[in-house]
Amino acid sequence: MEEKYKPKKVEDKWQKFWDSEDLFGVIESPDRKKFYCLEMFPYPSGRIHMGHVRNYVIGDVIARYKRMRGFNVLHPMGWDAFGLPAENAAIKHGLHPSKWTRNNIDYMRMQLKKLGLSYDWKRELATCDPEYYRWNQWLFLRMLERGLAYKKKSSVNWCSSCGTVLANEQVIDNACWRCDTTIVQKKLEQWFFRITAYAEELLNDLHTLKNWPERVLAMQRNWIGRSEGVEVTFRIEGSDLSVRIFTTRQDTLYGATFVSIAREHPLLDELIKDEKIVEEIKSLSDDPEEKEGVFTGLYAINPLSGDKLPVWVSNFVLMEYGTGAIMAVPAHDQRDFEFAIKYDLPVKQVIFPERAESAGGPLEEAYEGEGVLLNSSGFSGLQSDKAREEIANFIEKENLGCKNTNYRLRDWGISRQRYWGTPIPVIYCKTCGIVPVPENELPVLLPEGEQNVDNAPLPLSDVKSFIAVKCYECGEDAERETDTMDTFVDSSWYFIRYCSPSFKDGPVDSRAVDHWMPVDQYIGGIEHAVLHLLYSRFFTKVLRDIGLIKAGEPFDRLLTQGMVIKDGAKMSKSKGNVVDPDLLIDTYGADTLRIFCLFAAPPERDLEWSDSGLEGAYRFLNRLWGIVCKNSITSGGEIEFKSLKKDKDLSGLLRKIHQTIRKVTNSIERDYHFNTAIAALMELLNEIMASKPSTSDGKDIFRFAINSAVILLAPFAPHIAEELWEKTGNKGSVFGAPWPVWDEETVKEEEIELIIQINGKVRGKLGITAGLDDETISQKAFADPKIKEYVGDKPVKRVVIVKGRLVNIVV
RNA sequence: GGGCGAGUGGCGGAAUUGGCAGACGCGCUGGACUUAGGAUCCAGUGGGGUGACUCGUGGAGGUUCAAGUCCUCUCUCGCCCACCA
Repeated sequence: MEEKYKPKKVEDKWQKFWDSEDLFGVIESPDRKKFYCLEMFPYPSGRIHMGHVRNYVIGDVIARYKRMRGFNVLHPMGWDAFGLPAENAAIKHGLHPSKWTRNNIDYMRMQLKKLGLSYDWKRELATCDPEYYRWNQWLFLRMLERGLAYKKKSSVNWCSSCGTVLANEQVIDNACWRCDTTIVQKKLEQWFFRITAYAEELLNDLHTLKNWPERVLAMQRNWIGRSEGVEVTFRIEGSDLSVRIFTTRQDTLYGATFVSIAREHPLLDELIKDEKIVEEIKSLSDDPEEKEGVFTGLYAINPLSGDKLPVWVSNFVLMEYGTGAIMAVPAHDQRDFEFAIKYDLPVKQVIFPERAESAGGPLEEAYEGEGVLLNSSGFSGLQSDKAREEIANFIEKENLGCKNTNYRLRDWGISRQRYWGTPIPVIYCKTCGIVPVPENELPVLLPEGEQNVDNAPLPLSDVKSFIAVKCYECGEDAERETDTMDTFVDSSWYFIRYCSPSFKDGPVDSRAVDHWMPVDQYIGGIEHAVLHLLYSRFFTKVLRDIGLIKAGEPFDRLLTQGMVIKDGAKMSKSKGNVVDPDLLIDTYGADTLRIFCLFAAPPERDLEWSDSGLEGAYRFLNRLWGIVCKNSITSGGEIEFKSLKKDKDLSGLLRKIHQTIRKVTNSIERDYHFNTAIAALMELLNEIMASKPSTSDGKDIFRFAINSAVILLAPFAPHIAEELWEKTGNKGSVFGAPWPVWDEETVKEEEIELIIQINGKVRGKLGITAGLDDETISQKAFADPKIKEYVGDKPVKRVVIVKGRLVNIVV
């Protein structure tokens, strides 16, 4: 009696089996090669979505494959559990963020298990767990000691809807990355991590990340934004003060016609006493589109040319970058050009494109390219690149300034005025100032339970019992810091914690960490190209410098998977185009869902959802199931390739098996293109179904084909593979079976078909046995009646023979 | 404005890196079985032509015996960064 494929039954059975055998639990093992496979952990929002499914299935295939290849595979999972949505949900559902988060974790863990993911669940962690976030605090204190954590008052990004400050990386198009509310600037005193101290290393080490996608590297390079140039001091006329400017275009120094400084520039406090000008500066537009300026009445002296330049305050000069002051060269900088036109300031051209020196006439726009210097005293006639070098040297020699490098990267603001996060472990004492919480007082626990009438958890600044504390140094009344940490702090080192998730004496057990780190394969969405991936690199370097770990880079190989798309748009609740994985697993099974996600597109590309594509995946598994049951291949177990005799009828199938082994293995090893691996398995199945074994040797080959297909399928559709493995009389888990090896000789076709081209166009085919010499092949080609006709009596210029592929006759 | 990608049938996508373009799947067409088919199986399926053939990888050139693949120019789309001096 043929048994129908019932995915639910099969999947329940094998998930229980894996659990009870603890098949994916792992410990350090010195005699096996390790492989650390990691997917970005999810925020416990409530339910798994298709993006998660795709991400985790890709990771699972890699983890299972590597395990089958004999690696000791670490494959953990956890929860990025702090964050604002929990607070919003609390208001909506009347649940405490902690309760809401825990409920979600429980539900989502169950969902992940239903997908059959091969995690070592004993390593599970949640960042909202005090045993996790205490080490956030511990690390913060270490960074504080080293001056890598500090507090400063500055202009920060404020999202009024979220009620908190955001880091620069979390502002997209001047709006909040979570809720899209327009950001306003606020002057606040906030905690920062000095990521800029690592700017140079973060940039340089990008070169070592050979297995990262080029565009992620480019985005990080861009974000760090290194520029080399010079700082030059301009004396203020009639004063002993001066203004220092930064430029990368010192070759245009002689073209400077005015100086622009930022609104917050300290020089203004010193020298501007005229209330009217002060007022005008205050009323400058904040709109970055509109360039506005105010003349200060001051003049600065260009130390090279001696020119007297008016000093303007401009709304587009940033105090935070460089020196907060620039020399303006309208002829060679478009922004300065527009400003000069608007305020009728002079334009002085000093760089001329080659062979166009006497272009003459007023400029239409700034010329920002390279060229030859003119009107530049002793530097005239030089190429701009050469001039940059010589002028920089001259400036240093004459003590007018110095070479300098600036970065776009700013320090990472980590203070959040929110409840659901890691409390920052410092207190404020009237006499002792900022006092770090001593190590033995950690963790500073997040108080539970205090909510306002709307069920909104109170920010810590409103929780009196939390704030009140005795100073750790003088014992007097003091107050706790009430800001919590950015949740990106939590996720910047969780992959390190996984190595020793329950270690009590520190954030990491160095022995375990040095064994597992770095992560060999990291998989996640491109949206973290700068945010999480930059912060994690920073943290890894800090932990290394603290002496906790050896690795200097966290992720050796990075795969950024594409989005899941439906009807041309990313799946989202607001667009109403979401597909719920739960429902699909119940009707088709996890294996079908997995196969579809892997087959429909290569991992790095976007995946267009298709209901009928899913059906196709289901059919494929059903056909495989059917052929095993129909042929009642229920005994015999594993078959050794060596024991197989060639059967005339099925030599084609035998060859196909080996070709499939090669194709599947190479597809995974080369670039994780699982779509082509599965396509190859489908081809093999098609050929199995077309085979009619009659002899006993043929039946062996047939069974070998099915056995191989089942093993090769296992990383992709693990449950059905286990079931069929068992059904075909094998003992134990299919994941204990060795990965099959192909035999080069068997892969080769005995009879090959050469194509015959005339002048590069296909004109005929030639069936020959493999391994014939060129001379014979050529003779055979010319003997072909059709070819004879084509060639006729035209003179043959050349015959190109490509082994095993074609003959090209040029006439 | 700068950076990074990508353009292949009706659709998702293949093509051992210069060697039969369209593997595999979806969809579609016809057939079988069926009370029925949105199940299953069989056959077909890039365009044009009865045909031999011919045209085809965004477009235009080029290199080559041979180009989706390499070079030059160009168009379109997507993503990222953007007064960073």
